[in-house]
Amino acid sequence: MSTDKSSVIDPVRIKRTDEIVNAIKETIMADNLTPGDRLPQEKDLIERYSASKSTVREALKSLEVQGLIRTKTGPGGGAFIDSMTESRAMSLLSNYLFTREISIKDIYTLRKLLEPVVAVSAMENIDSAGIQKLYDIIAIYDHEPADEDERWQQRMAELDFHTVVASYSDNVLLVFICHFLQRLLKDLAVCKDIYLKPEPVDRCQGIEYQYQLIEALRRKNAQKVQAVMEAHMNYAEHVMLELQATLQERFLSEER
Amino acid sequence: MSTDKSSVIDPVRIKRTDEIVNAIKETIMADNLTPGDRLPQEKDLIERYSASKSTVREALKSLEVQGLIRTKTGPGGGAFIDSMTESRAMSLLSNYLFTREISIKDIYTLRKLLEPVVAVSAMENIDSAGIQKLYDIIAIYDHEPADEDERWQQRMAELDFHTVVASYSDNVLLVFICHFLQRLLKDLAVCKDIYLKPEPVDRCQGIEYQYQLIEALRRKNAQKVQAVMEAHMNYAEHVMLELQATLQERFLSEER
DNA sequence: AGATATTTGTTCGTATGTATT
DNA sequence: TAATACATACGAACAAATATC
Repeated sequence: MSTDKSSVIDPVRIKRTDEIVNAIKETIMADNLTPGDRLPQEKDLIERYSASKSTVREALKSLEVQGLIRTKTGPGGGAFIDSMTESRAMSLLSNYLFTREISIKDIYTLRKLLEPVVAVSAMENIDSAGIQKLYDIIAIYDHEPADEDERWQQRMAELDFHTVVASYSDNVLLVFICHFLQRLLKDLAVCKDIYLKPEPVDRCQGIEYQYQLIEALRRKNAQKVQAVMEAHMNYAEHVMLELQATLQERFLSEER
Repeated sequence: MSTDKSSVIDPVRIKRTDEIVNAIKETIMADNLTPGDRLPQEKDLIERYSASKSTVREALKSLEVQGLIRTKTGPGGGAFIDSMTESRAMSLLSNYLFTREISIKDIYTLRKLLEPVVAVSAMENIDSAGIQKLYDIIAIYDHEPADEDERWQQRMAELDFHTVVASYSDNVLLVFICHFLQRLLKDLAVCKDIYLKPEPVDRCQGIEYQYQLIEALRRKNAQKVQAVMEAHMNYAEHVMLELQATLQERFLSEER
């Protein structure tokens, strides 16, 4: 039993960098560090973990990418505990979904369930400033677009409408998921094709739903909020799938 | 108009490392690299971006943490395109929620909506092997636990039951979210306290729901699957909130 | 406003570890 | 076993950013 250098199991060789990452994470937990608190500076970390500058820096880079710290140069600088932005979290999650196939149907399966609920939840917190924001957004797309670029801006603003609504909910999880679904619709290649086509759709219908929704939000009528959003989502899904089918058909006929 | 060195706006100073990260990301997109494909090796990247070894390595570390590449040493080694595991994606997302407050109520608001739907979606794909897996999991907690450790294992297995069910759905997004919610319930400190207390709850009730669910899955009875899961989730939420309240009460009385 | 001190960011050369042949 | 090809780790020197005086 003298071979205690490498364990009998020894499944994975842990790299020095990752050791340091884990060690730092543990001290963050142990010392209960919160955003704004400072980590020891590079040279101290080098000493504490008796590692080289590069290794420590790679470890810090790892923590930075994970959204746990950010660094500042200059006197009083160093690594500070950070709390990840929603935007960064969504980017990282996008990397996971990047290699996987996501359909419009999948997204709307979720939106149909969640948007009505998040809207009701938002109703309890939204104020007149929030209501005004919604009107301002609608103003972006309450008229025919002059060109392709404005058409695009209008499609994005239509999604922003829901982003603002959701942001008033205090269910962090629910808000994050709704925002992420909205972002997916902005980013997905399939959707981009759809948005750019001059749609044969009655654009006013969507706006009508949104006016109704605002009214229901103002009156704190939960049933109405829920019902309007459900109808709105069903309609939006229908439009998207319809347009997608049209595009596919056109694509196939060009193939021949 | 000769000052084209720094833009008029020049909002953020982009670090060399991040430049390289972005450049590599772009080549991944442009060359349409897929998991398994190799990136140029370190020394080539050093040459291409005329950066130092450390800087390139920090860039690669960033990409690794983002789940986009993994590296291998030895001949034929280097950086390979990777596709992030679900587990890694959930870890990264946990970092986002780490600093935010998540309640059991928030989680169950989502589970009540999503678990019934994911179960119906899974119903279409689950096979007899899957059904067997579910029975095997129930066997872990269909009896009184002998000790604290077994009690804990049983609580985890109860969540695994739903993880397996969800895994048969082909809606990647929906699956991910359900799995994430299940993982949150495993990790949340509040929940850990709850699971460890010898529960005054009728444990058999949950198992009964699960047997009913399996039966409905086998018979491809969508309405039943949906209904049973809804009832199950409502019951689970009720139990959790009840136990949480009990714990809080006990905590408060100890304060005095 | 400018000089200075402090701290991270980048470079380079070298040495070590690891997997393939 | 040895040679090879690659990542991993080290450390000293220098550059850039920034707070303070």
